[in-house]
Amino acid sequence: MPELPEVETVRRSLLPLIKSKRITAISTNWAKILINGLPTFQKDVVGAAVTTIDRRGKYLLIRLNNGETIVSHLRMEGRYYVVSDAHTPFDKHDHVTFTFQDGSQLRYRDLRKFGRMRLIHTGQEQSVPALAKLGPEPTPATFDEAAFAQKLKRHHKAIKSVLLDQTVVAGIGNIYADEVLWLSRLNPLQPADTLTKKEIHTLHDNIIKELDAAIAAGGTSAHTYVDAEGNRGSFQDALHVYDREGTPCDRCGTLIVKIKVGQRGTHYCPHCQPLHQRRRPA
DNA sequence: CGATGCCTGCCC
DNA sequence: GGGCAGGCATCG
Repeated sequence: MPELPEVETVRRSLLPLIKSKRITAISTNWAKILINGLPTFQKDVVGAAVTTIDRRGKYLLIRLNNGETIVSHLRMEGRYYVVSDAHTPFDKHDHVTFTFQDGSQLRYRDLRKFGRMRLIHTGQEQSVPALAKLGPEPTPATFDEAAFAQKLKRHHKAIKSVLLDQTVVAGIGNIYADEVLWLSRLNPLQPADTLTKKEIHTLHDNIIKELDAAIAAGGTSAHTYVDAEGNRGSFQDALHVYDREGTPCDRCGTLIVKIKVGQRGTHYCPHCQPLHQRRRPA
């Protein structure tokens, strides 16, 4: 389900539902989701209370009051929900259950079982390789345009694929990659090292603005995404190309086409987003 | 690097 | 029945 705006929306909606609650039990029916193994989780999580939830890129960092952090990645279909009564029937795709002292439960549901939770010592985030390598958050304070330009220069592959590289900038997934490229009038196949300085500036600007706008809209519910309270986002109404193959471009009316870029479905306007033949950036 | 695996459900 | 799906780790 989730790219940065959806994960951030989950963070905000989940925190008030579990903050300060003490965990009294944890169980799973699909142990692979718990990377450190169920026994470790039971030993180091049970008895602790949730203090807050942070986020880095698409990772949720559930902070506990015993110096431990649950690093949770929802991958494609993961979602959290909270029930006040442990007798509430389970869904067949519920795979991890945290029971709290007050009898409520946090349940992790994941239709494809792709999501993962890893227990780390708070402050040792760098011990998770993907977190150690993660690029900057796409905010004005953290996403440096010059550094972004330097990274693009090092990649000759399609700009679409580079945007999905979490070491370049954190949090962009398939939907927002297509959207920011449309906003920036860039062809998804344009080699990253051929973007002009002006194009990089526009792209950088659009990444920040688009993800911010998507957060404000509660994320995109293109497929099954809902937040921790079961609410859908509304940003799907603001999408210009994602999942709009065969419909007219909002700018020029040309029909949106879908291609494959690096094994990923990719949507763009062939008129607004022409591929430029260039040897070197201008 | 690009390709494959992880999973299940849905759509053609 | 095959291909595809919001993502990432792990091959070769």
